Amino acid sequence: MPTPSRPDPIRTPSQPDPGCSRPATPSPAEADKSVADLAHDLRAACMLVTRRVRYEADNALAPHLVSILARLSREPRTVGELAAIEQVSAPSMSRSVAHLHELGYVDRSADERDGRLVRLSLTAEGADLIHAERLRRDRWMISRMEDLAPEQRQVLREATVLLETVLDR
Amino acid sequence: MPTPSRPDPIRTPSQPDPGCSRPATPSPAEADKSVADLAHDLRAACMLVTRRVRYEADNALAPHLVSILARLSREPRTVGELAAIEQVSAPSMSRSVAHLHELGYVDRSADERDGRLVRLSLTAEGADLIHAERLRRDRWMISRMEDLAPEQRQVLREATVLLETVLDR
DNA sequence: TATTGTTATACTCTATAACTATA
DNA sequence: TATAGTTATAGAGTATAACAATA
Repeated sequence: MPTPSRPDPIRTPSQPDPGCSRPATPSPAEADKSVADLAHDLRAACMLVTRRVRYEADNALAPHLVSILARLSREPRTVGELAAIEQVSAPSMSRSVAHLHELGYVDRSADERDGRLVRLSLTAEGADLIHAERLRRDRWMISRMEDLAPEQRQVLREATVLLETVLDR
Repeated sequence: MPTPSRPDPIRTPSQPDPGCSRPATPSPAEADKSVADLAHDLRAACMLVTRRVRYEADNALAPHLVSILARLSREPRTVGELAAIEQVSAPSMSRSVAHLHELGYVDRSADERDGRLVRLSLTAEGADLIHAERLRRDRWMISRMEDLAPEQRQVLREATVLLETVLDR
């Protein structure tokens, strides 16, 4: 896979829309004023975290291929299952999986009961790659968390639990 | 632009890796135990928020085109500036911008001083589209925030401020 | 006959290289 | 001669349609 050389990104100093910035410590009176503002700011912050983490990418493997390996690291799947989960067509997933198999990251085996199904799982190399990828993604965030005071980290810990709860709905 | 019909996504019930789930209210003693765990969980939660928001997409316009319009809504730009910001090549950006111009979302005008530069800005239609897109993205998050108690929203408010601070570094 | 997966073909987005216009 | 942008061409990923193998 030829690694595309891209121009240096311009890190524009995230400019919040006028009227979107919140005071650091809102008074109790206005605390519940606008759920919409909270939703907007939190969503924007989360999407920015995602973008920043992706900026740090090595691009050793294309994002959609990494996503497939990450999925298989949780549980072996069939081609059709992966296609539905990753929201691509079966032919596309078939191609991607064939590529990952050629690269030695994915094992293929026929289902014992239903010969049409192709059971997919990670090879040791595939598992190693995903492990390294997770460490890399975490590294950026860890350095940011280390900049904060313990009390601030505690706030983020509680917020993370809340987010996970809300996302599990 | 032919809207691709995709298979229904399988909403896998987000399975955190073993050993990655945190108690809802960690004791003060273990609160600062592992910055790495916090970093991992918070990053994962943010990326999941991003993915869920994108799931809700209408896909009226491709993501990279929406991104360009969003950028122009903050400030008019040249083709070269947009290419650097969005991390694509100049030819790619040239094509995308030409497409947005044909669709009536972007105005083109030559720079008065330097005839090589093409000044790009949103048309009224482009501004409307971006405004609607922001509302759509927020809608999902707003409904999630409404599920929470006021105190929980306050935690997320403080967390958002912390995230914004950390991201501005 | 229905379902799983692959192959055939076309379209989109991206890239690098070559070109035009302006400085 | 250098820079901003466009056009030419090719590669990668995705889609739908047609096909093969299995149930």
